[in-house]
Amino acid sequence: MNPRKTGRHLTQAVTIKDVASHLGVSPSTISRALARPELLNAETRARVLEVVEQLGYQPNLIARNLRLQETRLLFVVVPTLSPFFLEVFRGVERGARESGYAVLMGHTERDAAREHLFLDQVASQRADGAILVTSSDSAALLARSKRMPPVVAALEEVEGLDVPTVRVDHRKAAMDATNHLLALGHRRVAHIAGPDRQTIAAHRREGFQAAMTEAGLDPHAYPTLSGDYAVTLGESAMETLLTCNPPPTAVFAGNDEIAIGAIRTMKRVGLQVGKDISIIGFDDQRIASLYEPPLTTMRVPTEELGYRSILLLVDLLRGKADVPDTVLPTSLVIRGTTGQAPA
Amino acid sequence: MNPRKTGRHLTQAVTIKDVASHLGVSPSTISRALARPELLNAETRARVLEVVEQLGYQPNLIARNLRLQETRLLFVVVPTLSPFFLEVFRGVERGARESGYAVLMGHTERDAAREHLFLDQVASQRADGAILVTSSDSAALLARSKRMPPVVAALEEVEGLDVPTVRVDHRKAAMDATNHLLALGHRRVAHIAGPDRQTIAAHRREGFQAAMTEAGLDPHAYPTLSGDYAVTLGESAMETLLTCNPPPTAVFAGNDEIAIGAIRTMKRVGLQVGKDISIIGFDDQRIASLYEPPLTTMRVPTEELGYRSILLLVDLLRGKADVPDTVLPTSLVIRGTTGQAPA
DNA sequence: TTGAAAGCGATACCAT
DNA sequence: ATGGTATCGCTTTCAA
Repeated sequence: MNPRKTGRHLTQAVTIKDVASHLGVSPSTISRALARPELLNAETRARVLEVVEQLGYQPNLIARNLRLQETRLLFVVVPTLSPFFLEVFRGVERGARESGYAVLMGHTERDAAREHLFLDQVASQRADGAILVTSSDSAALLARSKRMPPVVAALEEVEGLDVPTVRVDHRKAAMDATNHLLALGHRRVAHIAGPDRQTIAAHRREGFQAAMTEAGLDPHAYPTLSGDYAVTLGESAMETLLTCNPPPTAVFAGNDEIAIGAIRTMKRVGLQVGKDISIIGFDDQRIASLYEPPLTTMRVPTEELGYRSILLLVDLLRGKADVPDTVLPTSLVIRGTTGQAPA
Repeated sequence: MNPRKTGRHLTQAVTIKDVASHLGVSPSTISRALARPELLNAETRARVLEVVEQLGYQPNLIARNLRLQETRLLFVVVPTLSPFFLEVFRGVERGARESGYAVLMGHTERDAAREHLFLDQVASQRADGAILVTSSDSAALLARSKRMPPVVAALEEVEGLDVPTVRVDHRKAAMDATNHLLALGHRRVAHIAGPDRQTIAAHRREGFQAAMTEAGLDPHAYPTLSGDYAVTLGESAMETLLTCNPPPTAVFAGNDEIAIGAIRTMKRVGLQVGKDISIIGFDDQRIASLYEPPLTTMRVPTEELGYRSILLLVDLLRGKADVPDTVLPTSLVIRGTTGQAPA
């Protein structure tokens, strides 16, 4: 409509004193009318509420927080804004709402400095606690050992950080995924892994290798290519794997994005996915069921992970001293990209 | 490692007084050593810094904020955690960092009450301002006309809210999308729209209708099905459209997710997408280029939208009174799902 | 160059 | 049932 808007908001904020003097009562009365109405004469309270409404008084949270020494605010720190971490965030939010906390999210792009920034905000009492949904190799966090604020790690332990953790067993889940391929008769199995220095990726790789070794196969028969969890990695890694002689009949991808990239390459060279070659992903992201063919994958209970984390964190905030770690189960979701090994 | 962790963090925080008395100086000196070192004797400063380090002192931000009357914190409020809004968030973050602000994200699930909650947090000075990436029909926001905190709307005007806005022209972009179909010779064109009461969806629908009318075609030849921006809507709507006689030869989907749903149905019934039938999406989400066939769509500069919003907001915070609205251009991205109308 | 003290805005204890 | 007042932790003016 009008091309320019003005800074109407810049008017001075109404304080509790303003309301009080307006009514000729003390600030205490205003505070009570809002926080503990039962302590007040019903009529006084009504008058206060009216003036509050009329003046548009909003208590200054900063002042209240300072006085109360709590913010009822929690941070969730995720490494990237990928759908995977957002699922976790959803769970966190649900739990937070149930527990009377508000949640705000920050992301770090796997930058340790930015991670610190958020923790500092908590240490500096801008929030009461934080959930760290990190997947970074945050050995750097070790440094700040003193005055660690209430923190819970979701998804995976944070190396060198001794905090309660809600996670899945990535290693075992990776074994399960690999074993699914093995059970279908595959013997030439390759793995495309996530970032080398990332704990989770490392655990998944270990799981793959353990399952292969247990089955009497060489886990290093094919090179384990690795990189960021991205479609492009899957594409290029698969190209490389197809140049091997003989090429693998099955691939265990470090996550769904990598799997989809690999499938794109498979399709491009005319391979029938699920028949000529099998592939299994990891995480069961939303796209997994939507893709064609729908992706067989290892489901990680992301939302639940977030939910349980926040419950732990709230326990911590309530002063519970001993908070147990939690390990949630993963589950194999068989869809269209895995089938019997070709004869 | 150890199954239980303890609440080590519960130790009392170190305050500026602690540091001061530790050194036998006044709190002012500590404050200055940290904030305005040039005012201090170099040697004193060094001593302070050392003790600060040693005690692990972290200034309490709440107290500082109260004193300074600013938080250097901004909120971004998005309706849902969809990839689309996250792109906007990315841009916001980039701009915020450049301007020396931290950003935290909250989402509302299109719940007006939750939207208010965030704005109240700002009004209550928990943050200095907010970006509203809303797409809801938040007429409800009208109510809180007084004491509106510094807010900028991104993506689309918020109805009834007179704040600076950075947006795209959804109506014109929808016309462009429709015209692309028309230019390919299509005459039987249908539209599958987003949520009925959402401003953006309404504008896109208007654009479609305007383009059709301008070309001398009846925009209501096919029912305009609508619903949440979701794959499932696209699937079911497309099923309905295919029962029409004759069915459309082209479809303009309200966003990429709907388009993908529609394509799934098309494929399922054996239609060659881009040949037998054409479809164009909207937004150019990441999946658009990844899908098969790659989706023709209307690109919305999401990241840029966020970036520009924050710059506006910072202007506002710096007291600039007149802040101009900004309209960013969209662009047609032609990929594989649109082709000549069949003879 | 440093210290003392006021004050940011709310809450809660202690009176009355 | 209500008021007065200390207090939360920090910054900054004013004095020395």
